[in-house]
Amino acid sequence: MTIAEERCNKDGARFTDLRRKVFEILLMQGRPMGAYAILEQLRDAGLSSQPPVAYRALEFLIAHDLAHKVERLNAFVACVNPGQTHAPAFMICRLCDGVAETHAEPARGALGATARAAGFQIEKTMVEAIGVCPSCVDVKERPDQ
Amino acid sequence: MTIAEERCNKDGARFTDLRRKVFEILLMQGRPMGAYAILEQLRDAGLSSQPPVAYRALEFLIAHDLAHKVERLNAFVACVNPGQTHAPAFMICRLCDGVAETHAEPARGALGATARAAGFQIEKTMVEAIGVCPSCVDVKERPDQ
DNA sequence: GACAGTAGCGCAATAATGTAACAGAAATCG
DNA sequence: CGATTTCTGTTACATTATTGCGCTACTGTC
Repeated sequence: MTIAEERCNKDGARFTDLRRKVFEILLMQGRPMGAYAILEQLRDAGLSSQPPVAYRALEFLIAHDLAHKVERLNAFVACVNPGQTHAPAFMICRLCDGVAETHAEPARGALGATARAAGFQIEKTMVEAIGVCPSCVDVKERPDQ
Repeated sequence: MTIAEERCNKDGARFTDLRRKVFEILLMQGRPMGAYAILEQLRDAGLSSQPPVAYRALEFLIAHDLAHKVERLNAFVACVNPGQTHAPAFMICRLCDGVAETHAEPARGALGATARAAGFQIEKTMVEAIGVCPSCVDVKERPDQ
């Protein structure tokens, strides 16, 4: 994995220790993490743990398509295939808050047509599906929203 | 508009003064509003203005498809055609934060297929497109995220 | 109408998430 | 090396959201 980031690094971006560390934390977790959970890990690693530290690193990772923000959870995940600019979509389990990343381009279909008709210039789309993941199908319900 | 809510009311839901007021505020504004902006309006109207008041009313409105949450903005909008259960999609202007609601069903296409293949049961989808609205096309840029 | 049960509201406190602003360190480039 | 930019550390604060509890008001049954 670290290999892929180095490669992405080559577009003039500085993949510093701090940013690498945050990326590693996200990879290690394999699940969405809140910014403050990341800060805890940074503290444990002896690094600075003030909020801006995490948010800046995350901003960088997101800008370089190494990570994504899951808006629904206010949380962050490592991207499954880093470096490639893409339109990610997420399937979010409302029972375990697990997330699976896939790909979707709603702007290509009806939404794109609507946007063009309205004169709206789409730059980026966010798709998040809420539901129940395979591991949770036979688990007790949770009230949800 | 108030007519439509009364009708939706008939599914056993109690459309109380408070909930009506919050809905009116959203309609009046015609734009996404933060919960605390709503609370200000409530205070001006002489009603209680503690956070839970707004969040509970919003939860109700959302549950009955009278309003939606725009996750990207952590804000709330009145639904354009209340009462009908649907899969809303939003086009969010990153310059003026204005929002246009439309309709999208990503679960019908590739995303649905992926979900089925993965055994993920989609219950609800969120689609939010970020871009520039017609009124802002010739306005100075803003750094965005 | 009396009663029990439930849903809604008021309120206090606090949790969780996210930013602004500024100073110092470190890389980059002439 | 010096100038410039980028990155980091830190303080302080802003914004968004929730928990818990007790009271009120409506609903339905007898």
